[in-house]
Amino acid sequence: MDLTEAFHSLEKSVSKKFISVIFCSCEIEYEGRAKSFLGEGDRMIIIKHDYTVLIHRPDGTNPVNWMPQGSGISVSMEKDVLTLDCSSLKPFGNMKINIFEVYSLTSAPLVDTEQLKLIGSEKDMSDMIYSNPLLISDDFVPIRREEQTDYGFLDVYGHDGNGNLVIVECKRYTAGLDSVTQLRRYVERVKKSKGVGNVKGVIAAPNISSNALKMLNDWGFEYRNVSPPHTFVCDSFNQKRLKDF
Amino acid sequence: MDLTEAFHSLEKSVSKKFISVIFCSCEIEYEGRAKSFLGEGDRMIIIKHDYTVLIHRPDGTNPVNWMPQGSGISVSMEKDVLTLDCSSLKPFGNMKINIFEVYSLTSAPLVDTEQLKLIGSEKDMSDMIYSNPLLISDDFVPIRREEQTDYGFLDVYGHDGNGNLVIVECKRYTAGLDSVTQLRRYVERVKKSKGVGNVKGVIAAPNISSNALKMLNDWGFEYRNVSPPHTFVCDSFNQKRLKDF
DNA sequence: GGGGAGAGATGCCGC
DNA sequence: GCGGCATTTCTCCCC
Repeated sequence: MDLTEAFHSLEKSVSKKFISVIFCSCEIEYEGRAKSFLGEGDRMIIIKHDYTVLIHRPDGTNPVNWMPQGSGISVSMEKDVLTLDCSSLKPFGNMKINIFEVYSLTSAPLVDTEQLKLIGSEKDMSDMIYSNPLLISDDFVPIRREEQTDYGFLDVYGHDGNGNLVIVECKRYTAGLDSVTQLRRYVERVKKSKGVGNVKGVIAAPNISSNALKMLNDWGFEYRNVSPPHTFVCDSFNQKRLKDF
Repeated sequence: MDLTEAFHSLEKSVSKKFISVIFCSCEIEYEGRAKSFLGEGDRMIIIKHDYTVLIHRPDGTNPVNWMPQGSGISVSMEKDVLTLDCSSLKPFGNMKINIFEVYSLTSAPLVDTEQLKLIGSEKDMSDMIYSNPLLISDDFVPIRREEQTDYGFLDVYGHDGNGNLVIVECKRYTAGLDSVTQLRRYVERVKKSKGVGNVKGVIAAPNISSNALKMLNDWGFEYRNVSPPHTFVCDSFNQKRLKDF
């Protein structure tokens, strides 16, 4: 595709706030939170309605370079190079794309007003535990969810039959060392702010790493095998149960 | 664009491992680590050489739905609906895209062999500190970088003029509560494994949150204002200096 | 706007 | 493969 033609089409589609996709050969410089350079190669450049810019390679999930929404975009042409200059203020950064050859340019005004419905987040998991306290223990009584403190944010907290405070930290995936240190910080914070010594800590997750379990035991905390709702259940407990039928 | 024509073009370009971009109206179901549904609207579907699938809305940085590389993709058509079925094993999941109208379909074999050069990562930061120990203190002597332990991974560690061990945790962005708890875990681990009491902890970052600074002080750790190399420096210290000229 | 934490996070590296 | 952790993470939510 002729570069001058691409230049004019691109100017038009960017000003019209169309979404544009350019298959091209280009090189990319970025400077902002870090600094990067990518030499010449074939890539796909996406310019969205809100001036988000994404540059994708032929492989891989993530863009190799990008600029956040609201970026200032200017298109220019000099000799045999079509240049896209992108800049953003928060976070501060600049990206310059030098395009040497355009294979194709597609643009269109897309309309999408639907909202994504999603089930199985950590929030859904803490809701489930709040409604089914037996998942934690026979005598667990939830009091609050999502409590904010200076030292952190508690997923679920309540008490047991012996009057101990119980803090539950949910993870939708395998709990690691960071999950245990997080729980520990919450337990200490509650001990300090409420002025009580008997505070129990519980990790609720579908899995826990061996090091994290060791650390959990060192700190006298407990682990409960709980999976996020409405996802596939593959833990050994349920597999065992299935075999029983 | 005619749906049947799109169906045949897509089958061909997927089998040829071309990269394909479809502007279309579609709905999307996903089930795997979570479960989601997105009703009919205009989107851009990207199928990459390695069978990565990305679905982008007209706005925003991130795809609304996606499948990782190596996904199994099958294209089918029934009545007036073109369907893309995608499945992956690790992580396990399925995604189904029902396409009702195709506005455009572009595909091409892109070639990209260049490697991204990037400066300013946390690794670059710990390298910088290792080479310039004055950034930590007058008497800091680095011994090792990137040391692996059961309880975590130390960025830089060394000792000071008084024989105290010093552990430095680098952050390329604002250090928060998690950074301080991470540092604390490392310090405790080193105290235990080396059997020594005098271990200092230092956070090196361009910024630290107020709560994190409070917690840092409570634990007797220290903060050093250090920015990752080759990035823009905008901290108040430098702004003050500039005013002095 | 700052701060804290999740995400269907992804990707990298080391054991 | 698991585990620990950074990421130009991004995004959401609350204060």
